[in-house]
Amino acid sequence: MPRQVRRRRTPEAGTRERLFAAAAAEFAARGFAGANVDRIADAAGVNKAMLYYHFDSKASLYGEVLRDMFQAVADRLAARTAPGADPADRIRTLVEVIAQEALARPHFPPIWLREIAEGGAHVDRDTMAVVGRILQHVFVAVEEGVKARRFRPVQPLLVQLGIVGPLLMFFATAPLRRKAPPGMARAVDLPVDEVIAHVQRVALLTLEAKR
Amino acid sequence: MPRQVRRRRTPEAGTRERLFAAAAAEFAARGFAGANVDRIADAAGVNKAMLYYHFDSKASLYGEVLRDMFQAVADRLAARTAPGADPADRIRTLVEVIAQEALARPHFPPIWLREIAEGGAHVDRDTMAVVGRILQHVFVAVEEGVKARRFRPVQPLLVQLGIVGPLLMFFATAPLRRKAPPGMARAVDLPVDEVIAHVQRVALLTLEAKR
DNA sequence: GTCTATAAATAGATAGAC
DNA sequence: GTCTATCTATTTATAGAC
Repeated sequence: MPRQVRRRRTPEAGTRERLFAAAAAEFAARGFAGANVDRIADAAGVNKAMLYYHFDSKASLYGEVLRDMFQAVADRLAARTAPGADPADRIRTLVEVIAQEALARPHFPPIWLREIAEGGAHVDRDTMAVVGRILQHVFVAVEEGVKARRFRPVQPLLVQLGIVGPLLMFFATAPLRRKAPPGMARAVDLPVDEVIAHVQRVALLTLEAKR
Repeated sequence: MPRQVRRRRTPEAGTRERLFAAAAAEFAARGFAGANVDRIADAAGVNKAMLYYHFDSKASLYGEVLRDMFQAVADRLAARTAPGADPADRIRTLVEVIAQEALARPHFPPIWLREIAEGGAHVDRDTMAVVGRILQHVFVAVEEGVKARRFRPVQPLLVQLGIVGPLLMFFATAPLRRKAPPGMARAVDLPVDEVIAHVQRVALLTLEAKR
């Protein structure tokens, strides 16, 4: 008789949680439009009808994945930032937290990139507010650093782009880089810690440079 | 009687060209899976059957848009780079060319971001070779700069990420930034020239910094 | 909570007339 | 070159049994 094709359920995680995880992976790999609810249910080891038992629709499921993602970053950022924190530490923390979340949730970078490309079409008010809080983190850090004469007056958006851009690209290109030809393989495979340290160094170099 | 809904054709551009342009915009806004051939045809002012007269399929049309995009960058890069070019100039040129192409083809940044998120699922061998040539540009610049003791030995991939990441993010977030709340509007609206200059400065600062 | 069966809509692709 | 009409497959979503 044929071998079991459908993925084995892990009894530890409830059905809802398994559906959520499977959905995050599917949305990351194929985007909202390309995602398929049958495939999500199958990956979670249940029937498609179960997806509609636990969630209202494909769209609301996607919305939950999206909010959870940004909420996790905002929460961790809030937990690791004291009110009077050192501006340079604030910058370092942002880099570290985004990297940690990207490692903890591999679906995070691709989904974020896709959402940017789509002009935030699926971002509801709640989620947008959470994103705003993350942006606020950089803006405050730059502003306070400038006030304390520790930073040059660089446009905060440029600092944000210089941090989030390289990080998202690094994590999201991981599958692509694994497919690099042998000649490029070495040049394209960097340890995460080195990338984190580099992005931190560059951000602070930009803010603290004399010229 | 109702006003003409279907977009007026511009007689200057041939049907094939109008379809191509409409497709690029549709793919940028909705991705490959989310794109709709009826909508593409309608935006081009023709019937869907015309799309299949001029192109084999939705997939091959997307493939052409993708290749054209990277080919344009590679061509312009080749045209503007002399064999023994100054390493710092090579870096500046890369930044400038990507920015120019992003302005000339607004569909370029979102499609590139989406393709990264998708792990290059739609990138064929030809297109991949063109992308390789673009990457090669940075790698050569860094290598020669280091050899001439003008640059520190920074990982070329990190330089690439530091250039392309912020640029793509800046251009692709344009629609998102236009939707920013009034309080953030000023902070989030930067002139392109300032962004280009900043990315160039940061890249060279990273490569030339003493520490 | 979980499944089978199916409704209903969407969308890629083509045949054939003009 | 261009259009109308249509075929066909896919896919979101639900009704109803267990």
